[in-house]
Amino acid sequence: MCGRYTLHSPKEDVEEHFEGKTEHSGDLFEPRYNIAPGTINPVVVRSDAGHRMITGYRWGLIPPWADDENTGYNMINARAETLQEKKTYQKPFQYRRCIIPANGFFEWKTEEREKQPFYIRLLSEELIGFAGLFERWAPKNQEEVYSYTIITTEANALVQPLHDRMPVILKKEDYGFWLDPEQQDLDELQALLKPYDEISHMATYRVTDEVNKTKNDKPELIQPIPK
DNA sequence: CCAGACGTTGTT
DNA sequence: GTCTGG
DNA sequence: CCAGACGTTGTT
DNA sequence: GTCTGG
Repeated sequence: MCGRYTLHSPKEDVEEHFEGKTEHSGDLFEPRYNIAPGTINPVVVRSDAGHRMITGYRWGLIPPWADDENTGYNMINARAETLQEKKTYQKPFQYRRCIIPANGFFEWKTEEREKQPFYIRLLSEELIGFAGLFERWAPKNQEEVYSYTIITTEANALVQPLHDRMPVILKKEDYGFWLDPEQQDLDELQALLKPYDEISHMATYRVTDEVNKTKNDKPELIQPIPK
């Protein structure tokens, strides 16, 4: 799955890679080496005006019927295989698709009742975009909250030894298609939600257990350590 | 019709 | 809100 | 995802 | 054990 990731590239690099301008009040681009569910992070969406926009949403999709924001903690990931069956994700899949900028993500390998964190990124250290969905939650007398989930799929051969699921990493050439709200061919959209297949372009390695605690947030968290 | 669920992962 | 199950 | 809390009343 | 918070 994907329950922790990083985004440490400067704002300018993110805007260039995703071809969008940031429209958000507040610090979205402090370097982050330990992004956890429940926090506000950059997402790329199509604005009403039709151009790509980067804004800040909360990780963990809060469905419109939720009584409180905690419901979002159950929805930090959405399975690609069942998006069209799940009530919570049907409309978001049709109308509210987004891309989540990242530099890499963490997976915990469980072995002999021991959990070890690993980091996965591109060898080139380029930015990557996770396929995501978002939702608007606006209960009476409360301020509206926009939130997102990261779509997961089967692990590719590189990630498989660590974990059997991984986030969907979109190809750069598919960004426009995925974000286009006019695009209603669900099968064509579904076809994009495959395990990342350029495994020779990826690196994965063991990192420090310090990443377990979300209050730790520093470049050392993504440095390789000996096994 | 109304009531009740609505999610993923990992572990057992 | 919307779908499934009874 | 993992870590950490998990309760109430009354008093300061 | 289960929920909340980051």
